[in-house]
Amino acid sequence: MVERAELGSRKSAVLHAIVEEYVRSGEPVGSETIAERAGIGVSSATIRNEMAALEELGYLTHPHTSAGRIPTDIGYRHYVDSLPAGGRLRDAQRRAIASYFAEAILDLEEVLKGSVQLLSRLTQYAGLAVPPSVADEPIVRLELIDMGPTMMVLAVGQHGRVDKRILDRPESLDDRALRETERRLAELRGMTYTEAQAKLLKLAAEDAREHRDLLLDVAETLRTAQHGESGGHVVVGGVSNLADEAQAWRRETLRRLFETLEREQEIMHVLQDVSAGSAGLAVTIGTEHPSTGEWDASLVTAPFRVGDTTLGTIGVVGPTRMDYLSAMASVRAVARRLSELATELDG
Amino acid sequence: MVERAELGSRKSAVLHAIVEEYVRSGEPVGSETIAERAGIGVSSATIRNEMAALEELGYLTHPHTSAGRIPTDIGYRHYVDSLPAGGRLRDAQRRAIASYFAEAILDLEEVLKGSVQLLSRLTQYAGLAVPPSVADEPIVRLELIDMGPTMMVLAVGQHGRVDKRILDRPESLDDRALRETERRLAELRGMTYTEAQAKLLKLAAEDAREHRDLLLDVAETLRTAQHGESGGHVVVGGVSNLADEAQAWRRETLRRLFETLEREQEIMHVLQDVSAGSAGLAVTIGTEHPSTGEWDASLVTAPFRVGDTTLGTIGVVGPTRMDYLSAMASVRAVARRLSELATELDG
DNA sequence: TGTTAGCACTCCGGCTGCGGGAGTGCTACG
DNA sequence: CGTAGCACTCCCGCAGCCGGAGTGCTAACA
Repeated sequence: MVERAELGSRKSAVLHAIVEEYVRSGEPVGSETIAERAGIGVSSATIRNEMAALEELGYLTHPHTSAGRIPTDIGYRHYVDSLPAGGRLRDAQRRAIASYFAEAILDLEEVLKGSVQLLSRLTQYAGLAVPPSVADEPIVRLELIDMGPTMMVLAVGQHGRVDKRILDRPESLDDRALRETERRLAELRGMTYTEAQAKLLKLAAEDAREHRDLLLDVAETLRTAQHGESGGHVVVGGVSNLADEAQAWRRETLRRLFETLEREQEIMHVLQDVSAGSAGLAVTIGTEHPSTGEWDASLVTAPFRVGDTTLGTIGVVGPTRMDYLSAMASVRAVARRLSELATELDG
Repeated sequence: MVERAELGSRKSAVLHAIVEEYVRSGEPVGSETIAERAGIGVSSATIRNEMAALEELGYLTHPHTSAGRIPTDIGYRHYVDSLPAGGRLRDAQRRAIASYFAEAILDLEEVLKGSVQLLSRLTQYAGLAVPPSVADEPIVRLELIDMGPTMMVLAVGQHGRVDKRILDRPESLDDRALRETERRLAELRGMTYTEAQAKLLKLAAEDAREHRDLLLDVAETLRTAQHGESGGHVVVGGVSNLADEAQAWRRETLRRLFETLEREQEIMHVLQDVSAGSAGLAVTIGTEHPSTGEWDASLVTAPFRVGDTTLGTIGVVGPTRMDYLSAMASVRAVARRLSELATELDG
């Protein structure tokens, strides 16, 4: 990372004006346009000097000699970093959020699906969310269900998570043994997924009998539940927004983006990656992250939490030429509401 | 629908050749190209006459006077209808299918997800599936789970379907009443979802006590489980294929297509609609269906079944300029394997 | 020293005109 | 009925040209 000196306040103002104008119009912006904007009060010639300097510093580029300027990723970065903390929502947006959270929905998974939809409608980008991990959640039910030739392992978490897995039922496992095993599993209630998994592995190791494999299978069910491998469990919504004509993505780039959005594991890691650094709102712009760089995309994410523990992450993906101000305000507002709701459900 | 006379066998051959060539190249095909193809043995001038006739009959169009011909939806329809029943899979495809179904997966929902992925890889289009309705499936578990201030209704079906719903726990419902209600629910085991739902409504009607709402809520859970409203439950995969550069969709059309693919209810109805008419493989081309017409798309679907009862539908969506032969072969093969697997799991 | 007016210069994008080529439809002939 | 031949149509790519938007530089000014 190159060390960059603080920009003068006029340079900063020019950069802001360019970013905003470019985000609005989608076209390279010229010095004249900026000079005419109220608030800078300086001629286009001066703006041209500033622009040349900003380009020298890496904040702007040209598509060609006689075109206007467009922001680089670094330009967007500076713009975002120097944004006032409290971006404002439009009234309609505020109302949409309020009315969504006014409905009493008790299931956090459902709420997340809805929130992602909501965000995608608010921002016109695609919404994403990583749901809470169940690792530290107490188990309230752990059952083996007889299903004829097969059987189901069913785990229910304190906060409403349900996981299942279907297994072959070994011939050696008669009804008595099934009930016996189920009784042993019932003893694990109240433990967290992690604890229960460890306990099962221990039991299986001690247990030379034939139920060993069964215990291992149950442990495996708990493991995948924690890592979200069974079904991925990243929530994605509003991807059709990304195919909008206004978004100037190349076809191939768009394809790759969709491809990644289908690989839930990957998306999950990206989201965890980008939100790891910061405690609140995190913005990742284009090439700043290897994955998002591949598709010219930016991410705006925020964690939702109960007290000090982070439950998950919610946010949007869009083009680098994104309306960051509005996206940040929307994501922040939704994340806050989610935190409130989660706190309430928890209590 | 205009009544169309049987095409002569040469006209039909010409139409076939044009469809296949156009699907391959994506460009309007000229009389010369067809004449050079082995199998017709007639000069380009003759082909031109045939083409003019086919255009007159509505099977072909021109983009402009001096361009080659492209098939209309009606042209594709005739092509598809006169295709030999057994399209052949390439060896690699056959192997991919075999190896997928060789893995022992016991959960039909998981299998469907995988099958849809498989189909999308085989065909390079997007895969779709409607899972079995749970309406006539016996319930093996129906539980109320205490979750502190809330509680969960949990229903498990004979074939592995799990549904849940989280409810507010009324203050009036103490632990004793909860267990009492749970005992009553346990009596519904063995009934199908439909039966259990009806029974619950009846119980609620007779029951003047305060648990009435609770019973209604449980009934509602069973209802949405049947109609797939909770989560939609259409399985979609490989949508990134649709954004491939080779597919000549306009941006706006693509957007609408993605939009529909996100509305699971709608997709489900479309699929049920198109597969309703036929007992086996069904092909819907472009404007033949109001929905698919909106996005220039074609659907190839097939039911999977156990014995005589249809469980669900699986298929692909792609552009009208689709490789129908290969898509049909893939869908047919996967549907057959699914039926076999379902029969096995059932037995 | 910073700002500004002026100006030459660059380069894109749209318009025009011009073949070349692909493909058609028609006609006349075997 | 099929085919060879041919005139005709229309797209598409290319070259050249112009107008305009926007730049960078210079010189003058506060």
